[in-house]
Amino acid sequence: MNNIICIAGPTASGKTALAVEIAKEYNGEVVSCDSMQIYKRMDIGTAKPTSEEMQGIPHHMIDVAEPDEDFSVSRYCEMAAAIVDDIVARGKTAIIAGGTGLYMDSLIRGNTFAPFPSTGQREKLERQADEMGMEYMTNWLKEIDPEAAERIHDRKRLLRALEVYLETGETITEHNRKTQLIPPKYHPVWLGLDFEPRAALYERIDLRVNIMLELGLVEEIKALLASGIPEKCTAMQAIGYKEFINALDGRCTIEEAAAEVQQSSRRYAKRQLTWFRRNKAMNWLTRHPGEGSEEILAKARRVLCESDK
RNA sequence: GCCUCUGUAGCUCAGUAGGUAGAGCAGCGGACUGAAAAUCCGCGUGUCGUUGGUUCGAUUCCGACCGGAGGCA
Repeated sequence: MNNIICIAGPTASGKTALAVEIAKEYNGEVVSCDSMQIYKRMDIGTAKPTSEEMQGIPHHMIDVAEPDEDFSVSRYCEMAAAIVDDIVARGKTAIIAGGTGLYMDSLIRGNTFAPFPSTGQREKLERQADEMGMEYMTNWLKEIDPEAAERIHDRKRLLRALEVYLETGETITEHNRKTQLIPPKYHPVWLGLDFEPRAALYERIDLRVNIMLELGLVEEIKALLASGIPEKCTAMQAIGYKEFINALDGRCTIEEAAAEVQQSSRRYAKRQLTWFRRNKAMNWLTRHPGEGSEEILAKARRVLCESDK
């Protein structure tokens, strides 16, 4: 039996429940792979598993950062890899479950990230960007790394690309290409959850947003803001948070915000599916409207059993 | 019952002075390496209500029928 299992899938596909069931059977612990469940006190909107849902199975990488803290893939990988290694060392199965494709891929590949030195380069670049404007910075990147300039469109990543080059003499594109040639750190069994037809998943998403409202998502957000969490920090950009903040600020009604949350969640699910579809090693557990969790679990067992051979 | 308006993409609608059609939203596909629930790129997906007629050719013009909205009774 492979001691690492990855459960990937779009939002509202049932990853949490499947992870717990698999963990119960294979002496496992769950390592969450979710860029928002990382944050404390963001429970309802991120659909964090409750303690009942966890059924006594240890869950890691949940509530490891404050909502106004800076977090990153790099930090995720560092923490999560140590946990995975520890679970395996204790003779248990690590079940990496979540929907953040970048985090999951980086963790499995054991990606090394270009250095992030504190030489003041970042500050210098920020200042230059303010003075010269973003067009100037884009043209600069175009000269040293046209490929990156082509695909990077936001300030933060553009400055990051320049920083990597100035610090290491290697462009971000070269660095990425090199890390892709390194063999992956782990060799998990991949389980991918999907719904057929897509509309069945979208129905679940719409329903889930309504349930979040009933559970008190708006109150959760009010409490976060009241405790001093700034509206524009990264964690508050999460789907389900930024939209209701708009409503609380009077820019739209709660109903309009809820519809927008459903909309963005559907788009997000599509982006997640695109990401995971690209992982050729993945075994898809497609769920049809009539199928329940028992059938999915049975399929997952079959895949895990075959991977033994 | 009569009169008027209306029927085009999943939705709201444009359009073709007759040569099988295009916008917004929705949707679909893709990219992604220290914010990734972020950020960005690409793509019209169509029995033009049905059925006859005129025509080389009809979504477009004419008739009938069907559906919808309003008005008069």
